[in-house]
Amino acid sequence: MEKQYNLSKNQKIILNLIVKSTEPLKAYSILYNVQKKGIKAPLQVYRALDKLVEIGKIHKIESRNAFIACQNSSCQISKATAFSICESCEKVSEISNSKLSKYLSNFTDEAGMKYNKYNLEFFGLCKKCKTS
Amino acid sequence: MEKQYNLSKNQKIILNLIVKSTEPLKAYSILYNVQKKGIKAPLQVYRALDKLVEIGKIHKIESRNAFIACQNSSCQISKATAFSICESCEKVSEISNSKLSKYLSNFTDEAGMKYNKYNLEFFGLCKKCKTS
DNA sequence: CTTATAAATGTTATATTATTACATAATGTT
DNA sequence: AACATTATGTAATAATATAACATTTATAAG
Ligand SMILES: [Zn+2]
Ligand SMILES: [Zn+2]
Ligand SMILES: [Zn+2]
Ligand SMILES: [Zn+2]
Repeated sequence: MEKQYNLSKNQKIILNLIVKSTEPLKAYSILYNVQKKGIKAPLQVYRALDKLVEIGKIHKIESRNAFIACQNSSCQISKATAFSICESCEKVSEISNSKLSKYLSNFTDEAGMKYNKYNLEFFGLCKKCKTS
Repeated sequence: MEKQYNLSKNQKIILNLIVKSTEPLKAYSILYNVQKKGIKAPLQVYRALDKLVEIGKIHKIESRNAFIACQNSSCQISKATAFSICESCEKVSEISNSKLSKYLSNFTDEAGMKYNKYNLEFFGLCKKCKTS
């Protein structure tokens, strides 16, 4: 586990929940699960999520409106994210592939424009779902 | 303009609106704009959007919950999409780059898994916003 | 240690996005 | 015509996310 010195109380609570989860968590599911810890309102959850996304501790899976812990220790600020999503069981993994990230970070479009950030979501069937 | 033979009334109305738009449209903005044409309920919009996405006429910009017309005539079924999004003015363009799409369509992860679908969103500043 | 500033919290209300459920109508196929 | 498939209409509700405002806690200077 990494240091969390600068995280606030709510941020720690919510990060811990997300880190422990084996699947992406949705905001209101998080809310439900931290109510016993005193977090009562959606906004408290969304604020913590915003901050955690900003510092790269978690990522938002846009196509699912859900959040997972960063599985890539080097991904301090989440400007370059790639995920594998199983369309059957909804398992999500973060892809850490340096060739891919280099390729995308250096990508220049037809107009010569470069980008400072990207998010890539791959969809398919995971091993389990493919063989069953 | 392409053929629309198989599109239903609502689907045509909504596709036409999206095609004419210079920016991605949100579902409730679409609803507001087609109420004069007799479409009254969110569900009518969402159903048309679902179908149009399914057949590749439009794409959903996941990070914006908005929809744009496919700008790539060869993109019949939208399994491989890439977009450029300006973080300042929110201008969105579809990227049609055969090298990029080949690279991503052939991508195999560490575990040897291949994917049948992907969505990529690049973020940055468009030309206009960079120089102003 | 006090003052200033920024960051985080608590709380209520509300806005925005999307789906469930059920009845009906239009379209395509045999 | 009979059947299956797709689309529509309508009402209600679920799920996701933000606005506004008052207060508290943490950090950084002076
Ligand atoms: Zn990461
Ligand atoms: Zn699976
Ligand atoms: Zn397209
Ligand atoms: Zn711009």
